[in-house]
Amino acid sequence: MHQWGPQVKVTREQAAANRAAIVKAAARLFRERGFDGVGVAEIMKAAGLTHGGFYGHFASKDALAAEACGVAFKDMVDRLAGGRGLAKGDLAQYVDGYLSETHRDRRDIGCPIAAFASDIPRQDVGVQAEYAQGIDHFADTLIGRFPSLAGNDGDGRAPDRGKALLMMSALVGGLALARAAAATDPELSNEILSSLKAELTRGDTAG
Amino acid sequence: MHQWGPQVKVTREQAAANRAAIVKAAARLFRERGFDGVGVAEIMKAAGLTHGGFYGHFASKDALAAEACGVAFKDMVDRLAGGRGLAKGDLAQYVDGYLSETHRDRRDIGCPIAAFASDIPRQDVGVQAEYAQGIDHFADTLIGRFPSLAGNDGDGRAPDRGKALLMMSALVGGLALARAAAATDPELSNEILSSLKAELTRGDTAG
DNA sequence: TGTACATCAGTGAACGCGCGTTCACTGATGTAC
DNA sequence: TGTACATCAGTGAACGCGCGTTCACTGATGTAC
Repeated sequence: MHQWGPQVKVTREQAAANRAAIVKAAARLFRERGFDGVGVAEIMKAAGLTHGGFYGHFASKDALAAEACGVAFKDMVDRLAGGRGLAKGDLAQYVDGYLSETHRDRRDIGCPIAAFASDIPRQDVGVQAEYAQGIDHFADTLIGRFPSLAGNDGDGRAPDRGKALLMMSALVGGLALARAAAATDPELSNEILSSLKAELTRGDTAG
Repeated sequence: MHQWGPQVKVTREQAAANRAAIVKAAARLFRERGFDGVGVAEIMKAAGLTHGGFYGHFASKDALAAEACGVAFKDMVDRLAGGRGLAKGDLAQYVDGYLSETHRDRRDIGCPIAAFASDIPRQDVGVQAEYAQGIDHFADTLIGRFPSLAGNDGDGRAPDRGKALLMMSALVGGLALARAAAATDPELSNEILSSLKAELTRGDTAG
């Protein structure tokens, strides 16, 4: 691979891989620093490319943001549904992981719901749509994975997702607050994580 | 007040009022569109001034952001502690208001915790400090206002704020999610608000 | 399989724009006498 | 109370910078024969 000039054409296969690398890098960087906190050039560099080629793959930065949002959600839901290292039905174990200091400190590979929450209303409509679909799907995945979150569905009414939506809101809100306080008040940040874990796993510690 | 030339000097009193107007406008605009979504010039214009005078009042945009954050928190806590139109101890009524469609649709005058949550870790440290102090104080205010949120403090350990922190996390997370879904999936947005209200007021409807 | 050529993924300079910030200037305010 | 002058809040042009986006160009890929 000792080429003296710049490599200006790659195989279609490589081009597809490059595109995927851009989305992957964006999913990571956007979660870490926000949609407005990372530029197209930096994303392309993280994917091993130069910024000029960006618009051969995406119509706009917003279009990439929507795709990256979708990929971040897919990662999270796959991890939950696949249940890597997670005993099925063990909600307490999931809560402990979600509200862990590790998850708090690694926004770049963490939950996109918490990473983007308050940004979404000001983002492009494509990003908003991806996000709304993501949280809708996440709620159902939680219910599928943890039957104790399923609501009463006996009388023909629409399934009650109340418990799942409360769990999602508390997890997302708690993680976001713990992250917000982490730098200037780490004790408060840890208190939020610990207290929420205790409150949310009360009576759910059995597998 | 028919002046033909520009008014370039005002009384000290007026200057102080101008400063307060800048902070107030910033508190509103930042909540509506985020710290990075509003420029100094627009804030100054909203306060009835031109952008050049900004640095006579503040060291930087970040310094204003920290002050505006503090003011937004003060507004919210004063409203809660003062209890305008809120029966003392009626947590259900507070939850209904917090998770109302009105609060969802008016970010500019609403809760700064939900408005800024996921932005905070990427903001200036001054903003982070103001925010952390704000949520700490808000938790205590909730407990003071709604005794049912006070944890067991009998055995000399630090007061348990678990219930208050869970309530705060669920409210903030739920409102942020309802706002995120509002534009592209209004049914989901309403489901989040309704379900959370039902879950969070279960057994707390008595005054 | 080999050759000639069209395609097109990627490069890097350049564009226009908005932003935070600076600065020379203005003239009413506020003070010294 | 009246006058002379220093102060300083506010103005508006200008700065430098980074951003999203465009574009002429390159040369290996992939195809037609």
